[in-house]
This record gives sequence, C-alpha cells and structure tokens, in this order.
Amino acid sequence: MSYKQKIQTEIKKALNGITEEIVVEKTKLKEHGDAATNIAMVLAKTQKRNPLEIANEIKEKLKSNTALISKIDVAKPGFLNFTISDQALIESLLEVYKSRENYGFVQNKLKEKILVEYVSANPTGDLHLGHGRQAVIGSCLVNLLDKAGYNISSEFYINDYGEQITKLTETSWAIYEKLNGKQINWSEGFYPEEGVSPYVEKVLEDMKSGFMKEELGQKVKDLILKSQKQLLSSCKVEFDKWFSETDLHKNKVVEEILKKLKEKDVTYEHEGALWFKAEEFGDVRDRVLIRSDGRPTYLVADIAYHIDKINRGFNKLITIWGADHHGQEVSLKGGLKALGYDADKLEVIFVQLVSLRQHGQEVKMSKRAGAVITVEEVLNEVGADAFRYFLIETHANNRMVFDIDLAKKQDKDNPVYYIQYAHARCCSIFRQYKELNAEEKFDFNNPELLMNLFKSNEQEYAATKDLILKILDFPEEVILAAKSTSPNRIANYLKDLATNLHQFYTICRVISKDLNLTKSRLALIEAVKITIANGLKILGITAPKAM
RNA sequence: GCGCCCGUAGCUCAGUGGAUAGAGCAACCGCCUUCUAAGCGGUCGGUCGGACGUUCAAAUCGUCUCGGGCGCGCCA
Repeated sequence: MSYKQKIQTEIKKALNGITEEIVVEKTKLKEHGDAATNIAMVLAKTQKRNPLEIANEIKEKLKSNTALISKIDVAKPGFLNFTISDQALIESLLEVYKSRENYGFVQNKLKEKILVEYVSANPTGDLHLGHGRQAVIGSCLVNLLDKAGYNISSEFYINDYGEQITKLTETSWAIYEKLNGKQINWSEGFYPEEGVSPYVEKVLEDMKSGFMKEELGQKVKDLILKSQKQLLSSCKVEFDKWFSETDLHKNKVVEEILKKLKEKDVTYEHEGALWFKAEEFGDVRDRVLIRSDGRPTYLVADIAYHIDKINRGFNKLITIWGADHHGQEVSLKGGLKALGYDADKLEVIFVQLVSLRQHGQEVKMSKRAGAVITVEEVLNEVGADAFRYFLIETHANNRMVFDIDLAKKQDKDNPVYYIQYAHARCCSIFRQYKELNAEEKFDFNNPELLMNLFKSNEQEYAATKDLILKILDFPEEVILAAKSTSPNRIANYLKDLATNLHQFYTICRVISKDLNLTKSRLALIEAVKITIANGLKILGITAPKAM
C-alpha cells in the first residue's frame, strides 16, 4: 500500500460512513507538504459547513498518527496538507527491493483479456514513419497493459487479399517486363515503382523461368512481409500473431458475416452492389459491402475480423489506426452493433501524423510525390532506442515533428540519453563501491539501515526525499498510464525521475567515509536503478550499465 | 457543409477539476584535484487561441467562436 493509500484509509476511518471519494494527491509546492486532500471542501458542500472547520476536525483526529504523518496543516480554502514521516517513506521504499524487476507492476493478473491490433500495414511496400509511430505506440501500450495486469495479446492484420495484392501483382509484373526491356506505360493504379522494385529484383534472383504473374506477386508480397517483420523486430516491435485477411475469406468468416447482416435486414441492393444501412447506426452515409462486380470491400472483412476477435474470447479490443482512417470507426462499430455485439468493447486509438524535420526544415510526407520517409531510413540513422523514445514521447492524439538531427545526436542534447545516463550512473556508483569494498555485501531490505538516509543537512534531506517520493510514484504512474492508454506518460515520468536522480547525485555524495550513510544511499541508488530499468522495459528501450 | 483530432514559452512537447502552469532545445551567466560535466544551478521567456458558462477552485468540464490538420469513394 502506498503512503497515499494509507492516508486515504486513515481519513476514511476518521470520517466513518462518508461516501465521497477521498482524493490524496502529491503537492507541487514544498510549503504544502508532501500530499494533500481536498476532502474538506468536498464535504463542505453537502454538509453546508465551513471547509476550514471540517479540515481542522480531520486534523485533530489524525494528528496522533505520527508513524505515518509527521505534520498536518490546514490551508486556505480548506486543504489538508500532510508531511509524510521518514519512517513511512522507508516502509514504502522497501517495496522496491521486495518486488525488484516487478516493482511498479501489477502482480495479480486481472480477468480482462485485451487484444491490441496495430500497424497492420499493407504488404505492398516499405513501412513509413507513420507506421513506425503506430508500431512504437502499440508495442509500448502492449508492454504497459501487460505490466498493469491485463491479459494482453497483440496482432498484426495482414491485408493480403483483394485489391492491394492485385495491384501489387500488376506493379511487380510491370517492373519485371520493364527489366526485360519492354516499354511500360505506368498505370495510375500501380504502386510507386521505386518502392516495389527492390523486392521484385530480389525475388527474380531465385525465380525459375516460366513463372506466372500471380506467382511473382505472391513471392513479392511474401518478401515484403518478411522484411516488414524483420524491420519491426529490429526495433523491438513483436506480435503474438500475424493474422491473414486471406484466411478470413478462406475460412468463410466473411461469408458468414454477410449472411448474418442480411438476416438482420440491415442491407439492401442498389445499383448492383450490396449496401450496409450504416446511417441507421450513426454513420454519415450507408456503406458498400459487396461491389457490383462481386468483390467484397475492406469493410466487410474488417467487421468480420473484429467479430472474430470477440469470438476468440477477448473482452476488450484496442485497434490502432492512422488518424487518416478515423472515418472508418463509425462504420465498423455500426457493423458490430448491427450484429448485436457491444461496440464499446472496441476502442480505436488514432495516431496523428508525423512529419520530419531535417536540417531545420520540415519535410512534408506525401505518398503521391513519392516523398515517403521510411522506418528503415530513420531507424538506421538514429538507432532503435532513440527511434522508440522520440516516437513514444508525444501523445498519440497530437501531431508530432520528428527532429532527425536531434535524434541522431549522440550527446547531451538528445533526451533519450538523459534517462539512460541516469541508469548508467547508478550502475557506475555500484562499480565504484565494489572496487573499494570487494567483500562488503549487505541487505537493502533493512529499515534501520535506510533510516540513515535522513541523517543529513537540509539540502541533502530535501534531495533525498524528493527522489524517494518520485520513486514511490511509479506504481501509480503505471496504472494511470494504462487506464488512459497513454504510454507516453511513462517516458515523461522517467525524464522526471532522471532529473531527481541527477539532482540527488550532485547534492549528495553516495560513497563516503560514513559507511552506514554510504550503504543507505547505495540502497536508494539501487531503488532508482530498478525503477528506471522497469520503466524503460515498458518503453522497450535498453538500460545501459555504462555509457 | 458535417464529423474526428489539435491549439500551452522563440522551437518540440508535458500537465488524473486544485494552491504561484512545467521540462527539453535555442540564448545568456555560473559550477569538475573526490562516485561519468551525456550532469547541476541561475537568467531570459506565457493574456494556456478567444468569449461566455459550470464550480469554493478551470489549461483541464460545457456551449459558442477563430486558427491548423485529417476524413466524409462500389480506395485501403
């Protein structure tokens, strides 16, 4: 139990029988103590009393609990400000050593089974930076939800059926013919030549003569898919399952869904096509399910795929799409609703677009102009750690600018190193200590020893306490980030923690002649190290022992 | 026209209805004979796009408005 929860419990006890939620939060200013609650102001309304009066009553009831709270103040409109006792801080800190590599993570698995689907790029070319952002956000979210106790699975939906594959096949064949010296009039319906060409050339190396057009297309698709998989894997984006759209058609799942939609009477025929009455389910217009030439649209397959997910036992579906797909959400949810499924089980996260800045200039990404910045280019330039950090730092809802020059820098300007350096610093202190005290080993899990942390001057005391409080924020931060599906919060938390560590390091010398103080500070450093490492684990960024 | 997202320091971005809105970068000034200066401290920088409302309390919630991005295909 965190110190905040302990205070909460105590207040609840003091005010027995109240139904209002008691919020205890960290304070921003030192003058306000370590934690505060607004409960007196909340109660003032229902009880029609002066909040200061209520606050003072609560203060009287709690002030004897010195083991937890060393000081209580009542402030202005009706805040109760608490200063946490040193003893309580140490007790909380012990949790870090008990849990170690699981510190901050929820131990008891929740029942909820969540499936996160992300990237799901077409196997028709290179992944661009937008995919990269979705990939990083998705994989961090998967890690985060997993650590927050959910049963989590991840999937990449392969659009390997229908139009795109036909287009890819035609494009590949055209490239093949061009290589054989034939004159090609490049069709509007083709994919950009420079994106597909390298794959075609590679495939042709192993092809025996006399192959069919479709065979070439399949091979090119397989190669593109394989390279996407390798590329994603190289920046630690892994999936539990690669789900093929073709299987959905082969296994008659799409057919089945169509049949059910017809049975529910939410379809009609118009101009030779089969339409879904999407407008009845909140869409701006009705949508085509089967084109007049008999080919199904992506929408049917999408509905079928999401229903298949629910039928596989997931209680919650998270689907990550690029922001340019937001118009599809209502149609898809409409399809689920039409078939009697709870559309609220599906949460679509839209990742806004990424632009790139290079040499101080914004590079506009445009597929048409062929100015596509690929994941591979950027990844090769900046490395996996910086790639992930830069793409996770900004909330998905926000458009972002990827500053490639900054990400490339191997120096202090690059924020990813700031966090990693904090971890390396911790490791370095231990190396130093071991050199001086080869045989000396001790148990961190020792409250008496840890109390030495507070035997210091005022400035040191403040830095020590700030650092401890920041470490103790981590478990709550994980839960809040998970609940709001905001893995970027973890990046921001780690930046703050690193700051606290660097400040502490500057003010408090760890290794000194005072052995007890040294040991207690080493224990604190150990706790920082554990917390940073655990946070970086969620982000899929390495925690270097030395830099 | 309708819908979704965004608008916070010169730039990039944080900020679960709380108290005096933060960080990094850029600019300027300091700090290494002791654990990594990839660090720390300081200065400069803001009508949180605007208006009205709800509230003891609003960057945060609501309505309206201005600005930007995206979407509204028998494309995906």
